[in-house]
Amino acid sequence: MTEGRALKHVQVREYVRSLVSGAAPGSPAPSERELVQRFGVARMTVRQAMDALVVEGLLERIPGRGTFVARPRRVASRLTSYTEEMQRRGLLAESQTLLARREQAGPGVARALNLTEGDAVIHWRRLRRADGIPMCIEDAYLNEILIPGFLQAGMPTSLYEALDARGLRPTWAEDSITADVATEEEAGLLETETGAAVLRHSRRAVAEEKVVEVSRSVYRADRFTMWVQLGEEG
Amino acid sequence: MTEGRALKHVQVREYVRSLVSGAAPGSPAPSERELVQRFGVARMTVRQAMDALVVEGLLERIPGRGTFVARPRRVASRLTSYTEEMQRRGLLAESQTLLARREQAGPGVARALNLTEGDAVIHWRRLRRADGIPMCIEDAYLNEILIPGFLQAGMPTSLYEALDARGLRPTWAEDSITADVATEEEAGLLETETGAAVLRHSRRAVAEEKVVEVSRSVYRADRFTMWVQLGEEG
DNA sequence: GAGTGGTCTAGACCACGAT
DNA sequence: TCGTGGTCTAGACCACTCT
Repeated sequence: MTEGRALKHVQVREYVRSLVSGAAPGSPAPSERELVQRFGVARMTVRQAMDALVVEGLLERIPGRGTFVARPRRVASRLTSYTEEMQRRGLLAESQTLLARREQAGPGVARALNLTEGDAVIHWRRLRRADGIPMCIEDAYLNEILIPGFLQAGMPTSLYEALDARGLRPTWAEDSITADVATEEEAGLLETETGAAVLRHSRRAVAEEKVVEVSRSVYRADRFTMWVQLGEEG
Repeated sequence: MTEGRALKHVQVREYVRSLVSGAAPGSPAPSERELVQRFGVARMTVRQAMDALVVEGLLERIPGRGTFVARPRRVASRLTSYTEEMQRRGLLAESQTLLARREQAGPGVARALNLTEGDAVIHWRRLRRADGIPMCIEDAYLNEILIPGFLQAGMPTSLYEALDARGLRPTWAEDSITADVATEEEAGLLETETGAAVLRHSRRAVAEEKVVEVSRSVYRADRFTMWVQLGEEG
């Protein structure tokens, strides 16, 4: 209807999607035979369309009864950047670059980035604030080969948005989280006391099968609680 | 072959699965027409079988070339229990019950468990060790209605295994993680110093759409680093 | 009994990749 | 040119639910 060129199963799929988007969970979707009539296609074609929506988690089939809008599934946390995370909390995210330069990768960073020691990496150290108050210090190390001209382009507000623009938005990450107390230097930057509780967060972020970012952050524990959703429920 | 009763697409699917299990990523799977011949079924039946394995992430189709064993996908962390987590680290998990009784839910616990204040909950406090050394103190609150006779049955070694036996294995959880310093009481139990860094971990665990467990744990930061995998990569 | 989704057949034509 | 997966047809029978 809308697209003469579109594949039939795509047409049916998008028609059903538009029908049920916004509908309450449990609402009935059109029956398969009804869609066969409406689009004048074979039932297998309709099933192909519906299968996609079922896999997506939008629809749920109940044999003998029909097809219905599925209850939204609880899913694992999406990978978010600091900027997005603060926005979600209703806080204004700001960053102050303390350091941004080309360095030779040390042994730890090289291993984490799948590079050889001495390879060029970009080291970017920022003091990050939320609503104007220090929240964390982040040291990010980036694989320079993947993002040529990054330093010259001027530092972006959001690292993940900048990576996204290069088609390297991280989609998977391995994080480690531990508790510690602030060193004197950290306490100074974070405007807190030496010995105050801090959360240390390390991340190894992957995009397109390549490790693009390795970072170490230290958060003021009095300002930051990490939230994680794990697993998946039908 | 193996099962006369089995549906044809299941037979084909399991045959292909057995063929490619253990095969290196990139190895070719049988072509669809080859399977049509072998099983004497229609091509749509073979496609149904292969579709399932593709959705599962086991196979990958490349138009014009064939179907191949997919590279293992990076997925988000599974929901694990303390016992499983320590096993994964090669440590011996032990628990010492400090308290296990029926209580009336306070406001916080009631809200977290979707109950009304004053409803019966099971409060289970344990000192957990790893290789004999204190690792954390955990206070778990369980919805008694979902697990009648739990206290009388004798406390199990693993809470999650006990829930699993009742068909209530948590599949999804909402965790919060923050850093703090140990109180005097905590330090005593954990055999560390008052003011030492600790990781506070709260969990709200869901099984079958019902909140079954709410817990608060405090880990010795010198012994415990949390690992989390986020997102998903094709 | 009427309607639903689940399974299955025996073909067909297409675009694409390899040779 | 040949083999591959992608799409599509026009039927069929089944088990199940609802009324």
